[in-house]
This record gives sequence, C-alpha cells and structure tokens, in this order.
Amino acid sequence: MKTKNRPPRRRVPPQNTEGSPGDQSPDRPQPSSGAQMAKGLRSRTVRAQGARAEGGRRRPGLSGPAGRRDRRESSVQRRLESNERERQRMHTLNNAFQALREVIPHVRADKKLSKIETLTLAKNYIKSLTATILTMSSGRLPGLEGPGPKLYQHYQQQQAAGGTLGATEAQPEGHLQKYSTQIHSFREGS
DNA sequence: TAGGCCATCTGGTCCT
DNA sequence: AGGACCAGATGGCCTA
Repeated sequence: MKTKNRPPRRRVPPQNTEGSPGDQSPDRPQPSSGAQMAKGLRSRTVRAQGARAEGGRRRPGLSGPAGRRDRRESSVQRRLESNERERQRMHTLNNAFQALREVIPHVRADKKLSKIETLTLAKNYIKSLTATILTMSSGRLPGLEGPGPKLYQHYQQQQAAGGTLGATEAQPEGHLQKYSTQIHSFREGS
C-alpha cells in the first residue's frame, strides 16, 4: 500500500502541555476520539495561554501556593518553548529531506518520495556515482596528489569491511542497475 | 477499513 | 543550566 503525492499537510500546533497525545501519565484522562482530542487540546491550550499571559512577571517568594503556581507556570512555559524548538528542528530536518529529494534523480517526479525512499535512493545514488567516478578516473581523481587514490582506498576498505557490495556492484553498471531497479520498485507499486 | 506516512508532544540523555 | 538530539506514543490524513 502506497501513500504518495499528498499535498503538504499543515497541522495546527496543539500547544498543550497538560496531557498531549504523547503523554503517558496514567492519571490523566486519555481522549478516546479525534474529536474529543481536538476539543480537549483546544481547551488546554487556552488554559496554558492564559497561564502564560498571567505569569509574565516574577513574584517574590516561590514557596507556598503562589510559589508552586509560579513554578508550575514556568514549567509549562519551558515545555511550550521546548515544543516549539522541537518543531523547528523537525522543520529543518524536513527541509533537508526536501533538498535531498530535489537532487536525487527519480522517475515520476510528480510523486513525492517518502523519507525512507529518499535515504535509500540517495545511498545507492552515491554508490553509483562513486563507482562511475572510479571507473572513469581509473581510481585516480584529478587534483588528488599523494601516495594513492584515497577514494579508491576508501572504496576498497568499504568493500573489505562491510562486504555489502556484491561482485556485480563493484562495477558502476552494478550500482546503476541496482539504483535503477530501486527507483522503479519504489514508484511502481512495491 | 487497514496500513503507511507523517506531525507533534514528551521525557530522557547528551553536549556545550 | 539550557539547548540539541533522540525515540516512543499518539492521532490525523490519505490511498488501496
């Protein structure tokens, strides 16, 4: 079953801190449906935002009920900030995935590659290019001086250590064939 | 409807 | 100490 070519989805960030989908605390009620979930999140979000608006200033004395409330509010605030950073981090990661998709040749470009497809294709594309370069340069890259072709040495080490390359894959045709096969298997209903 | 993929939240751990 | 990174959990969206 394939899931391709979806329009990019934009979620409304729940911004809740008192019981998210990921919160496994057993003492918190778990929403039983998406609708309930959304509703619950919305109300919690409002409460959290209210707390933030109220807690913008520090009060003297963090002991006692007021102090506990302050600590709780600052904890909520830290969590919200942490969530935001995590969202940004994931967006950065997704941007990198998108940039990678755009430089990997693949068939049926109208369909978006999944993340795992992107990584797998990229890996084999690199292998294919490496083998091609080695063949064309006879293991010696222009501009590389020194005792030996480092790329070739690295390539040989990879083969010796991992043993991931079969006999046919030691040649660029092998890589290209594998890459080509993979492209088609990804795109044509595997 | 099941399954794949994804976004988000969250708590733990690592790093600076 | 605070931020980055990571992995698990959860629910939404989409396709076959």
